[in-house]
Amino acid sequence: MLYNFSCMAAADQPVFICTIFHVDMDAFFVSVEELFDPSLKGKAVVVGGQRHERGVVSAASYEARKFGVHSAMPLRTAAKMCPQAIFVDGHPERYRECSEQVYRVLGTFSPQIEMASIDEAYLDMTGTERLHGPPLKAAHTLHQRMKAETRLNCSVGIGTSRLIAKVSSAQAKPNGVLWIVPGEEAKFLAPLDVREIPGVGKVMEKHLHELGIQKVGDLAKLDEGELEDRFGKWGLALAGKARGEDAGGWFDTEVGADLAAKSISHEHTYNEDTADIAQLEATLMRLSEMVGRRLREANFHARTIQLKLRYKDFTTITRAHTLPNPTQLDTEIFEQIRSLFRKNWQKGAPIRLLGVHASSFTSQADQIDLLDGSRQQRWKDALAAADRLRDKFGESSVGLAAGMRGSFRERTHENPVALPGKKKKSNHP
DNA sequence: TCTGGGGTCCTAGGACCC
DNA sequence: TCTGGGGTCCTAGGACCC
Repeated sequence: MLYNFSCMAAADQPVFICTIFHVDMDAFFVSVEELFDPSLKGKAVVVGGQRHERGVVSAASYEARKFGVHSAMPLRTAAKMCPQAIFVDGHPERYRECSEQVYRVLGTFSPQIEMASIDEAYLDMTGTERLHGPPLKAAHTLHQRMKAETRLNCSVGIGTSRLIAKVSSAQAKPNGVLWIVPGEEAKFLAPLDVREIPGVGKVMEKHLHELGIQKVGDLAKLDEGELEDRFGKWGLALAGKARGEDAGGWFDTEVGADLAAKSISHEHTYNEDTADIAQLEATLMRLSEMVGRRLREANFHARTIQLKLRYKDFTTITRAHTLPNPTQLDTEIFEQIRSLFRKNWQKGAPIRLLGVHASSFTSQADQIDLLDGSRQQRWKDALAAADRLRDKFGESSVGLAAGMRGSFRERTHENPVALPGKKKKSNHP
């Protein structure tokens, strides 16, 4: 076997080569369901709901895939394509639990792990050779230990970048290991469809096809400048990806860097469209409570509250409002959501989906800073206002002390200090 | 085919400020 | 009375991922 870890770049600069693993569980949801009901093994199984329900396939067994069933396909379509399939409801708690087991196994191989989703992870294995041996050996050990500890199959892709690791794990499926030797990246990618590049979806694929680009190799031949002109920042990143580089965006970040949540949301699709305002507002209340609970669990306060509304014909709008003070209270979230809803719902039009979304987070610690910040901002604003008045009307027109007193009074009026024990007694003599 | 639910990131335009 | 350039914040929508 050829190991090629001491490449030299031009000007004799040593190049440090990363070894990244991408570990992807095979048909994860289906495999977990099989652990709970072994009779499902070897059969066409669809996870995500019952055959007549509104909804899509979350995961399909390899047997079901033979009939063309794949994830994100409407359940009713899957039922037509594969009538003999067994339809199973999803169990998110089971998947979370198994995902934690997977994480624990991975933790014995590298301290730098990043769960990219519930069923896949990146490991930075750079410099672990003394402990785990060369990449292929480490991967096989990992593969075996994963099976032994979780009874689940996974596939492992190994490469010098996250991108290469990710693409190679997909090629290794099912239940395989694939190592792309350093230096062979472009050769590996060239024959693959452009769609295999993470980030290239339906739309981008169509654009590229219109340019006569089918394979990653075609893409790599294209001029970088041309791609940038046509697709902007994304085009430039794409040129790098065609060479196997983690160009731009999330791929360019260190494995295991702390990824704090940026938003929390819940939504609900009705089994039948409804225009019943009582039902709609009850749903919004429930969704607001779910979002509020998760904010409190994570100790986040959100400033931006967003409503999502989908009509019968699938037209979807979002309407957001940003609060002056962040919140994690159900009542405040619901108040905003209800007002957005009443302002934007075309009365009487049947609704298919409602959603509540919270973002622009500040943590508890930031809260204190924010208060300080807003106090500072008041000073700044007052001073800036005074300056503008002076510019306009001359030096003697503004007294600084008066401005600050006004601002102070306003503040204390807005947020009166509650004295413990006094308020209730005075209300109930 | 008749389209879930949870996310991330990017773009573009308008408001507002300096 | 025709008009800048940059920065930041906010909103809306869309592509993409699992």
